[in-house]
Amino acid sequence: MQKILLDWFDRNKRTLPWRTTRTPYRTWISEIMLQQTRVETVIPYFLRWMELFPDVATLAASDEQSVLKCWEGLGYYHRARALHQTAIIINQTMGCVFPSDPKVMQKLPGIGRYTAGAIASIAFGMRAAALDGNIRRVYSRTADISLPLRSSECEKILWQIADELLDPDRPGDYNEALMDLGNAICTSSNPRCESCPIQPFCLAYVNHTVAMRPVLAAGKAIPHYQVSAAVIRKSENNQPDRFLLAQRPANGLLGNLWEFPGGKIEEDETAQECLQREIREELNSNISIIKPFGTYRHAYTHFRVTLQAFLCEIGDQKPDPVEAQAITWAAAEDLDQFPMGKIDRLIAQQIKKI
DNA sequence: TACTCGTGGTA
DNA sequence: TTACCAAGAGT
Repeated sequence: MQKILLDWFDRNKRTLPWRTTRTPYRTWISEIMLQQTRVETVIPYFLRWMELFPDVATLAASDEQSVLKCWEGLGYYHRARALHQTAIIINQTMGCVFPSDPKVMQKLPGIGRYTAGAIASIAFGMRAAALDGNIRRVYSRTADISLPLRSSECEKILWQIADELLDPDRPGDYNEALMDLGNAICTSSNPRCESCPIQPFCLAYVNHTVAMRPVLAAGKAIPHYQVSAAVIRKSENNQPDRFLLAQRPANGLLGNLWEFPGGKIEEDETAQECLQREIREELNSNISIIKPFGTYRHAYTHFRVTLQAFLCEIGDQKPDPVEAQAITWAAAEDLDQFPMGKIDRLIAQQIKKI
């Protein structure tokens, strides 16, 4: 099976920027970017990243805000902060050389079992298994596993299979071959079993259970929150209007990114009342709501929001960053410089059109 | 173990 | 519209 799969890979592998020129650094960056993220989405981010941060030393010497700005829109922002932190660690304690031992890699921020195995096998040719979403799907079909995916039992079996079937001569190519197969042939829906090179080895194909594999655990209902945000404008004589931005806490959702302040609308509270309350709590200030600014819907991983924004003014008060790490007044033309999540970027783009 | 953490594409 | 997905890691 390994030989047939590798032959298929040699004939069908995708041409990708991180495959064209192989270095541990490029492999590392690509693997982090590709976590839970599509190849087509990653490519332009990867190319831009390599222009700005071509090596570990450059990344370590950069400030986190420029790293987050480059990452804006890619999601899971903890990954960008972990890349920056890891670059600093490698620069300060490892002679600026990326480690080849997967056990050492796993101690670095943002590198878990999958990513360590992927980098070790792909960049260093080491015999390390790498179990990602594609390979879980491929093996759950070839072995016809009826255990629910992601259960500890299933994980143990899948890692065991990945270890045992790993091609000892071409471990990196083998891992990538399984991922490309999962992407092009053994897809989540409508798999192309007729074109699959390892169909003769697939138990689920024999048993007619391909469509039932992998077995997924029942998903839970996702809540939908109503939230409100303030576009606080400051107009001063002979100066362009400026707008208040707050920097979110370092950890958690959209950590260290900038936003227009606000929060969840509670029961028996209007959007406007919510905003007055939130700004008192977060900035120790009283705002005047001028008019509605816009409504925005967005789906995060495990909840959805409908956000109502309002244009506001704050007079001569000096807002206090009680919850935020920092606040700043930014002119419309400078809003692009601050890393933001999707909704706040949409609001910022709308401000520029005023 | 179960939950948190983004965004855009697709059935 | 909704649900699910797409090269997972951290807590």
